[in-house]
Amino acid sequence: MRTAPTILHLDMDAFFASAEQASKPSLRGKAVVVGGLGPRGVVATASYEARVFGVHSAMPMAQARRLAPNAAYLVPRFGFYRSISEQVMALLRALSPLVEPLSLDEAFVDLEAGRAAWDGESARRAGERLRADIRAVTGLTGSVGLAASKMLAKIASERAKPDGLVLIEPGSERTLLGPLSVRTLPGVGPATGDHLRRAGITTVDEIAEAGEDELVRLVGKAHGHALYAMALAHDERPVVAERETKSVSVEDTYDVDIHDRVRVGLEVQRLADRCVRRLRGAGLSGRTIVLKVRRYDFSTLTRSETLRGPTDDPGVVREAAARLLDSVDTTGGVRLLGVGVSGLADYTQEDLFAQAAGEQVDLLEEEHTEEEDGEGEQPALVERRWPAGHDVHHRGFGHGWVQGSGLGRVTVRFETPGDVGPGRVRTFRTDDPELEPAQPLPLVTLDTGEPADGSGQLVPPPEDRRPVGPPAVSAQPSSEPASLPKSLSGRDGGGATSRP
DNA sequence: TCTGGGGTCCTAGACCTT
DNA sequence: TCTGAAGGTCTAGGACCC
Repeated sequence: MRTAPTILHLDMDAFFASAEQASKPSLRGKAVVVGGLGPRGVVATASYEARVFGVHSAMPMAQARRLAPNAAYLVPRFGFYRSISEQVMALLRALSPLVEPLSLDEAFVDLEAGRAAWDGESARRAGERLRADIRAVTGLTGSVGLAASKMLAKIASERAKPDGLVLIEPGSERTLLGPLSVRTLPGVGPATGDHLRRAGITTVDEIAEAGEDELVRLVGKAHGHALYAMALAHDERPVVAERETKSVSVEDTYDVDIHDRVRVGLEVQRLADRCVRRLRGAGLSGRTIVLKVRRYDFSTLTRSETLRGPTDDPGVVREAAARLLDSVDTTGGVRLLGVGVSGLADYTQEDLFAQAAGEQVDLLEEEHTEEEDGEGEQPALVERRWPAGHDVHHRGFGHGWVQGSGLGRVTVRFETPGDVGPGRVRTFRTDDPELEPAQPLPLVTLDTGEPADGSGQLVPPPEDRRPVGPPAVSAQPSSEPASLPKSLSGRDGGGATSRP
């Protein structure tokens, strides 16, 4: 068992919303909500200013609008967030080869494996330096938790939020965990929390007191053993750098329930094609095809079929999905459809036989022009869409972002991440030939005044950059930035500026 | 006033094989 | 040959996470 607090958990603060605020000076210090803007959308991230009004993740967007009617509502730009995430993950990998990303904005790092830390003091130094580097490279803040296990490091980063660092000293774990709610423990959600509460268990201490047998009786074998161990602060899970994908799936929730059986069938075919595209993109194939249907009353059912061998043939997946759909009653309407593939392998049996299938796949690939998250679309083709928050460029006014659109008009605020104050606002016709979609600008610019590479892929090392995000809440330590991986130190490497 | 999308893991029953 | 136990696989659903 590890005794030094050398497992680090990084959690970026209100990541999507903070990235939007850093990108759009007029939103800094304002309530920002990122999520689906349709009638059935939910909140992905709310800025800390929006949380004051009670807005939080997973809340229906309609409810968020009632609580914070004056907040800025934006659709997520996953491509943009991914490019920032890659910069952050590169900083983590500079600390240790053992980095376990959990999502775009969260990861565990085993500092000991990278010899970046060996005791509390060195871990704290590494954590503070990492936070400073993240701020210098991305202009954003992240919170760091340090402890001797993953569970405690995650709890520590929660307590560090926002923009802080918390280290849990070895030996203090039980005292710290004891009075906390059972919901603090990973794997205890609303259902298990409720179940435990009905049994009179509301704190971590009460879990430990209940004993292992009682927990197994209450929540099942695997869950019971795990919960009991965690309540005693025992968590031996290692940081795992490489995780195999177990399944690939796509799903869509429709703004209005679909009643037409033919339309349901067509949607399932379309989802099957999208799923296969994903599968192929990852170089995978799979044996089990899963159809997911959420009905008008929110009841969800799944149907699956296991094939004799793995496939990545769109025709085979389509047919299986259609067969599965035959066994589902959709009268009353469906609000969500999904198609997934599991039982994955990195080869296909049909590869040996299916030359004919190749033609079908070629057709599919021709059809595929849009990116999954909607970025990179070709708006000129049919009707130009201007999603709220997306970047645009106007020949006369320069770079800006869409504040809103409708009734044939689009309102744009012209500003860039480096601007000090809010930019000016102009309204155009949606088909204005001078207005074009644009790539997001980097959040941090070179001291030369030139924006860094517009691709957002390659950024100079921290010593070459100045943060232009929200003002610092607390002074950063004066330590030198950590050395950076090659992927981050490009751009001639010599820009001769200093960090603040 | 409702409840996204993309995953992982666990449980339990049915069914099949040994 | 019949029967029951044990174990593996498939299927469906629930819970959880970010």
